[in-house]
Amino acid sequence: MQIKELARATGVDAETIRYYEKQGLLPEPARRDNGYRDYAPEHLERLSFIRHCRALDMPLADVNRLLGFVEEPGADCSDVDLLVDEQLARVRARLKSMRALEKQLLQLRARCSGTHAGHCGILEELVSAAHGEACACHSNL
Amino acid sequence: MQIKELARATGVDAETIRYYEKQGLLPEPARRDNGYRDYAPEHLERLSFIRHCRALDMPLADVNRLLGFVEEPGADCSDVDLLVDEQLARVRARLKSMRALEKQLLQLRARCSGTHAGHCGILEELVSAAHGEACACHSNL
DNA sequence: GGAAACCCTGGAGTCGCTACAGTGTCAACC
DNA sequence: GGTTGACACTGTAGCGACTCCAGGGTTTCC
Repeated sequence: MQIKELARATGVDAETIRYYEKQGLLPEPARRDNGYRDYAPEHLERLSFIRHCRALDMPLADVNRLLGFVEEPGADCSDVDLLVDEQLARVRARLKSMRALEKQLLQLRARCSGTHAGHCGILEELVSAAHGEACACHSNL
Repeated sequence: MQIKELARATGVDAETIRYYEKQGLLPEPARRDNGYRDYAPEHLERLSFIRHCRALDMPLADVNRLLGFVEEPGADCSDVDLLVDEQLARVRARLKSMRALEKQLLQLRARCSGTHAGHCGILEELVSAAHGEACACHSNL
């Protein structure tokens, strides 16, 4: 299987596949006489696993650790739980701040009068923050 | 005002302040005889503005454009609205995918039996994704 | 006079790709 | 045999927004 075929099969860019190899996430495949990479079904499976974890926004370092557990089925997998929990915590923390962010932006946008008659409510709001005055954003952070 | 004082006053790391200067967001301050940066109140104000925008997760390029509008109060500020709207759209798109992510991680974690008796539900779920089987994650993406 | 705490510059590292530049290979068509 | 086009390879640089470090100078306090 050439790199382009693996790329098509998984939806992963060929450059990204080479990148994963360089990072030690994908084992080096066999090479043909012309030096082209020749992938086996195991590579497809492993790459799918990696992409699945990446779809869950896990850092590559964590994916690598998970791959270690996959290789060693007998090992204690309480670390796997921990890893997933940590990822969940990261996602939730980010969610929380994103929700606050959305609220702030909405309030900021509401400051725009729509007329732009000589002043801009949004800019005024942003500048007032620089003066340390109470503003919609800081009151919510 | 030395850089450390400005850092303390704004809660911004001194290295970050120098970085903003290098990026053209903060004007170069005066220098003392010993070469130390000497900040004026305008720097404090401008830096607060930058941080406020950054707290709204705006890219530095957008912050720079906003600073341009602040400098030029008479200018048409419909671009400011647009900029805020774009930021809001970015935040909302990200929120949506983060919510899906949280759901997937919760489902994944629920696969753990807690006993770890010879198998790991989480790993099985992740590996099954590599086989293209139906999984909690892909069914929701 | 010596140590701690600050300042400077320039460059490298982070993360997960992405995009080259420059070169080689292969299959198909004329 | 020549040419085109699509693919492959390596190595390096770029993104954004910092963060950290090395290697030096300065100030302040005891």
